[in-house]
Amino acid sequence: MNLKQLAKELNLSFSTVSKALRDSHEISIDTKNRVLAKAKELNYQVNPQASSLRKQSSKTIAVVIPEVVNDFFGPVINGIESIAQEKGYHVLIYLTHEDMQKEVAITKLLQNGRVDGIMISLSEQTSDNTHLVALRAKEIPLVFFDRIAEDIDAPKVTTDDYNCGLKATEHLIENGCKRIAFLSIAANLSISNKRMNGYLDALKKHNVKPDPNLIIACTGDDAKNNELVRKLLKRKNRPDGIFASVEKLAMSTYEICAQLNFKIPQDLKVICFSNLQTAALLNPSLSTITQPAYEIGREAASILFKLVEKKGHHFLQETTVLNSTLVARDSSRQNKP
Amino acid sequence: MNLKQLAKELNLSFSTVSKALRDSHEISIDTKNRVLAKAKELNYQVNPQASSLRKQSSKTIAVVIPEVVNDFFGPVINGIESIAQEKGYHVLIYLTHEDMQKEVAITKLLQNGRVDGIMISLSEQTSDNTHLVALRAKEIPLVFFDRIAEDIDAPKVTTDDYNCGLKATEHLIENGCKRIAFLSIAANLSISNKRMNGYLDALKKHNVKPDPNLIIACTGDDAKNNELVRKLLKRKNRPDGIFASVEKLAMSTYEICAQLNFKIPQDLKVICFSNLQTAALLNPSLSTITQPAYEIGREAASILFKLVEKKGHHFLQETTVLNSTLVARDSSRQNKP
DNA sequence: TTTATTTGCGACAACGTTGTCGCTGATTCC
DNA sequence: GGAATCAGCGACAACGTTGTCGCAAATAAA
Repeated sequence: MNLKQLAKELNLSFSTVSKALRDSHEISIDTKNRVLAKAKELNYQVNPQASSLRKQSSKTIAVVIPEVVNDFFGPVINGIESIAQEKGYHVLIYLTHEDMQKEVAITKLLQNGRVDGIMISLSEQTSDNTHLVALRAKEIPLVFFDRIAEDIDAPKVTTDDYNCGLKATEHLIENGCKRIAFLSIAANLSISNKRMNGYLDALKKHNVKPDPNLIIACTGDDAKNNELVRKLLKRKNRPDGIFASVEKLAMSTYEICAQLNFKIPQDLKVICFSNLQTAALLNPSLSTITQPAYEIGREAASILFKLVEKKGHHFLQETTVLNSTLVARDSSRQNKP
Repeated sequence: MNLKQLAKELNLSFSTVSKALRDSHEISIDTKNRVLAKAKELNYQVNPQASSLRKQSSKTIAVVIPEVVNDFFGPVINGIESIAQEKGYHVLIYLTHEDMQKEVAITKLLQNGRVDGIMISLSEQTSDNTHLVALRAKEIPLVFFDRIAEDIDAPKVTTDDYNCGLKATEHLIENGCKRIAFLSIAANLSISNKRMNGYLDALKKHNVKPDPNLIIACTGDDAKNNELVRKLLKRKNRPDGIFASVEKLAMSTYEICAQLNFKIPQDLKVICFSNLQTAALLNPSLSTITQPAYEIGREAASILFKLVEKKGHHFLQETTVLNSTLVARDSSRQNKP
């Protein structure tokens, strides 16, 4: 069922039908009603490829993220989807699996007009920005969120990572920790650095001399991370607090503690950036800094659609910062009942 | 940059260039190499809309699921995406949020050729199949997974729900439970019924008379579910075991137990269908029946692509059954250390 | 040499839309 | 009453591809 067939049924030219369907002022109300009725009867729907080709817009956006099995990116997608559905847009999902090569391949794929806009959160391994520069050069609306590329000229949505890094560290200090380790991830990610800077400044503020040996550079490899944490906890001068910059590192910590028979929080206090829905149900319940994931998705999508709809607008460079919240639970409390 | 411009650069007709790019035998090797070199140099990429329009295939599939923040659907998406990436397909995500009206709207949207195939897992509230019948009638390749529509003539990928319902119930019986409640979800979902049948048959097998009062019909509303569970546990003749047909009902149970100060597993043993990654870290660790989510995604996607690629093939009706695994943890163990 | 056959390329017509333009017949204006 | 305006519709040319067909020139077969 296409325009031509529909027009034949109605004894109208197909351009008239097309205009009637799009409520053009050139068409009389009677004709419009006839057309709409027939279209409904025959269940006519416009062909999206033809329409996209003609209008040079696909009504589709792409979301490029490292992972989908994740209590952060999941709600972000929900937020994005809620806005996209409102606006009648379709959402393509691309997963990098924290692999820069995949990210490069995907950004290349997206340069040909398949989508009207792109939202991206970088992979851990993304150390080089040339693919992002190339993408940006294509003038396709582009928004970064959470794991942003600071030096690319595009809108960004983040959270107050520095501040939360500071708060989390102070929280551990206030709960009696003297030697706090920071489990960092991917030195090239801005969020990791900001969180670490918060950590360092909190130490400074409380006159604790930062110990480089307590800053552990973790990787994308869970097994290796487990080893790093194990070694850390087996040192004679081991830490009494751990601030994990991402959730999975806290999970590693829980696992290793179970193996080594260390009690959290008695032997080791733990806090981490995490949106884990079950944080309160863990054993012990996990203290977290929780990011407003859903809102990040909505905010980033809103900005993207502004760019898409008013093409040529240059309110780029903007960075939107949303606030995360520290939720203290048992894993970091000094006096566990 | 399009074919015409590329052709002009090369002093060739654009049809020659097009054929060269698709490695047609009509074109000499020299010309092909020239064209490919120039295309690379100018970073030419085919316009997907034009190509789709002409070829009547979009290289895109749709995944329609209830939720994305979910340790089951997340890995399913990973599985789907891994196959799609292999095959060079793009993946559109649509969320129903367990709302039948959204499901209807989405299936309507997908009837216009935007996608070459559809994978769908039904919403809890889907009680009427007419939208699925309509979709099926459009001859768009369609595969159901997990939450399937049994009476629609299309391939389905499920797990051994009946058998696992049986095993889970027996597991509770073997661990000393005398009064086992079943928390069901959405009576219209086949998975819920199968799991319940397994439960009922396990009781029969062990000569336990099923008590209709112990079968709780839960809903999509978490607050209401909590109330149902609370009432259940406050009965004088309360159950000593709970078999939750889906994860969130187990979470409700944990919450209510904490509120009522019931100890799991001493006062109440719990097992549930769940793919929760943190199941082992919960307090107490949660016994689960874990579905092979990633494999379900891969299997369903593989079948879909077979349908897409050999259009007209009729190996429909097939139902693929993958096996879930029961992982016994502390929440259901009789003798907790 | 003449007639087939192949090789390599270009012209062209779709695919299904959208939007501009032009053309009627009717209405309004002076 | 004639000129200008306007409402309502149709023809048509894009949008960028793909694949069929035709047509030369080059090669092979007779």
